[in-house]
Amino acid sequence: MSTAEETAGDEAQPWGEVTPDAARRLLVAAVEAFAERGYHATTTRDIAGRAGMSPAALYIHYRTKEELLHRISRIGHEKALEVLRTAAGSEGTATERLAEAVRSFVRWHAGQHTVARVVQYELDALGPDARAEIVALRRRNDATVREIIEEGVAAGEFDVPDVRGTTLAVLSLCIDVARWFNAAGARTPDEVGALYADLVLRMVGAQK
Amino acid sequence: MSTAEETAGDEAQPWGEVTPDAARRLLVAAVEAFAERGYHATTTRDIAGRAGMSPAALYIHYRTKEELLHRISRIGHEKALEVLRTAAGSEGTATERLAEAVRSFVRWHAGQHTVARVVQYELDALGPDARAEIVALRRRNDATVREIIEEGVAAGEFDVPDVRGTTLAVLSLCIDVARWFNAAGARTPDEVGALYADLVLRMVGAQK
DNA sequence: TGACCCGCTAAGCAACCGCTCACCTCGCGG
DNA sequence: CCGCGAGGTGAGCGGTTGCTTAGCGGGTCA
Repeated sequence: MSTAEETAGDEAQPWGEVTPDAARRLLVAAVEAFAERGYHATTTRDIAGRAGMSPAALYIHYRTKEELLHRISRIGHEKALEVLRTAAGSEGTATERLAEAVRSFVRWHAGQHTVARVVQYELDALGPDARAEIVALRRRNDATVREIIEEGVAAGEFDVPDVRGTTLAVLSLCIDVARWFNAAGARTPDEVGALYADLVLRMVGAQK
Repeated sequence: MSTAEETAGDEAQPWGEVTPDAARRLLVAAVEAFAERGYHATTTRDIAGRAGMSPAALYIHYRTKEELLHRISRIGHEKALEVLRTAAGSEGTATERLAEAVRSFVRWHAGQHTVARVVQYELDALGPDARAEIVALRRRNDATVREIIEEGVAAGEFDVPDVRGTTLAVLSLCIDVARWFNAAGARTPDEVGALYADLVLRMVGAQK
C-alpha cells in the first residue's frame, strides 16, 4: 500500500515480494510443476531444471521441497484472503459486497488458477504444523463470507435457511474454479466472476 | 438388475462386480490409500499391505499400479453416471428431475467420498488413453445435467441466461463435495443432498 | 496316490528419489 | 593484488520405488 499504483492482490505481479531473484524463479518453477503434475509427482530436479539451475541450487534457497510448497501455500492463501477482505470491507449493501467478494475471489482463482490449484489441492502433502497454519488461514476465508451472508440476512436482503451450509457451498463453488478453469477454455476470469456473482446472489435469495 | 433387491448405484455394496475376492480386496485397499495420500504418494507395498498380502500379489491381478487407478476411475464414474441418469430419466417436471438429480449425485459424492476423491482428483495420473476414456464418461455427465436445464428453460420453469455456464457451476458444486466432505463433519450425505438440491433450484430460478 | 497348476511369497533388481558435500567462480572491500 | 563469502555446480550417497523372478504350498482330479 506504499504507492497508489499497487492494486489489491497484485494480480499482475505475483511473487514480487520474494527475493532474491533466484529464489523467486525457483518458486515460480515449483508452482508450474506442482500445478501440472502434483507435488508428489514433481521432482526437485524438474523444479531446478525449469528455473535453469542445477538440482543442488534449490537447497541454497530452501531447506526442503516441502518448504517450497509451504511458502507457496502461505503466500497464495494470503493473497486470496486479501482479495476477499478488500471486497468484504468495501462500502455498500450486503448484496453488493457479496457480489463483489465472489466476483473478485473467483477472478483470482481463475486468473491464478495454477497457484490456486497447488494451494487448494496439495494441502495434504504438508506436515502437521504447516498444514495447521494454512487451515487457520482458510477458516478466516470462511468467516469473512459467512459474516457478509449473516449481515444480509439480518438486513432482510437475503433469504437463507442454512447460513453455515450455504457459506460452505458458496466457497466450494468458488474454489472449484481452480480445478476446471482453462480445461474448458473460452471464458475469461472476468466472465466467470460475473456469472458466479449472479449465481451466488440467486443462492442467497437476494432480490435483483 | 437381475434381482429386485438391487438398488440403483449399489451404494451399499460397491465393487460387488469385481472378482475374484483377492482382486476386490486389493482394489478397495487402493481406493482407501489413494484417497488418503494421493496416487503418487501411495506405494504398491502399502496397497498390498492393507489387503493383507505381499507386494508381489498385486501383479497377479493387475499389470501395473496405474491399471488399478484406471479400474477404480472407470467403475466409479460409471456408478456416478448411473445415479445421475436414473434421476434424470424419472418422471416429473424438469424442476423435480433436476432436484432429484442433484440430490442423488451429491449423496453419492458424499457417501462415497473416498472413491469420488480418487475419481475426480487423480485423473492426471492416468496415461493419455485411459484419461481420454474417463473424460468421455465425464462429458456424458455434463450432457445429462445440461439437458434437464434446457428442458426446464424450454418449459418456462427455469430462468437461466447462460445454460452452459450454469451447468458447469452446478456440476462443479456437486463434485467439490468429495473434497470437503467429512472434513467438516456433522452433516449426513442426505442432508447435504437436500441442501444442495434447494440451492441449485435457486440458481436456475425455479419457482418453489 | 501323485502329477498338476493356480495363487501367493521371499528376495531382489534397476531406476529414481530427496538431499549432501567438496569444490568452483566471481564481485568486492582492504 | 589478495582473501573471502555468497551463490552455484558435478558427482554421488542412502533409501525407496515399481516391478520381476524363482520357488513353494495346497486344493483338484485322473
